[in-house]
Amino acid sequence: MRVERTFGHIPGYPEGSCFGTRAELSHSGLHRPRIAGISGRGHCGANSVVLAGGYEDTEDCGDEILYTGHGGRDPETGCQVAHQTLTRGNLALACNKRYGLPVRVIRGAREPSPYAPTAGYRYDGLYRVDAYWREVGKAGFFIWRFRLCKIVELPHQGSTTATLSPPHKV
DNA sequence: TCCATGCGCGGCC
DNA sequence: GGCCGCGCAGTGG
Repeated sequence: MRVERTFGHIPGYPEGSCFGTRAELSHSGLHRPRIAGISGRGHCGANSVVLAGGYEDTEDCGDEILYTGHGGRDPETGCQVAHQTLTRGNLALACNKRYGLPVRVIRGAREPSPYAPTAGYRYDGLYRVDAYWREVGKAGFFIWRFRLCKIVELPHQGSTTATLSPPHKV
């Protein structure tokens, strides 16, 4: 299947759109992977990410998110048992920063955050990867951390200072 | 090929 | 009835 690298909003699914399960979320096109939290591959950039409480080091401050990269977890316990590497989805997010690509953010009810929905999953708009770095996580292993900042889109107050260009087709 | 931030069912409180 | 924990399925990057 030919997969277009669609960054930015998905027509028909505005910010605030809610979904019951990952399958529905996948069908919408907002976030195709049915399990993985990062949608994207290495050098192509990441289309979207999901916050669902999977990684303890993630911090959600609403318009700013410290998102944890994937990898290094024990598949059974979900605990960090190894260092994360800058590959796969982590590398994709790094490319978002490098090329200024927006990433869709979806919050799930499992995320321990006041900004998380009470049930299911909710599309919370576009963020940009402001920075990323490696640090030691709570479990004592290196993790990759990405600072996501919400892209504020002015409704239609003329073409005033839109600090971040709304992502059209790339 | 391998990896990934689910989901449902059953048991216990 | 609701919460929690275990076990398994299965698609896309």
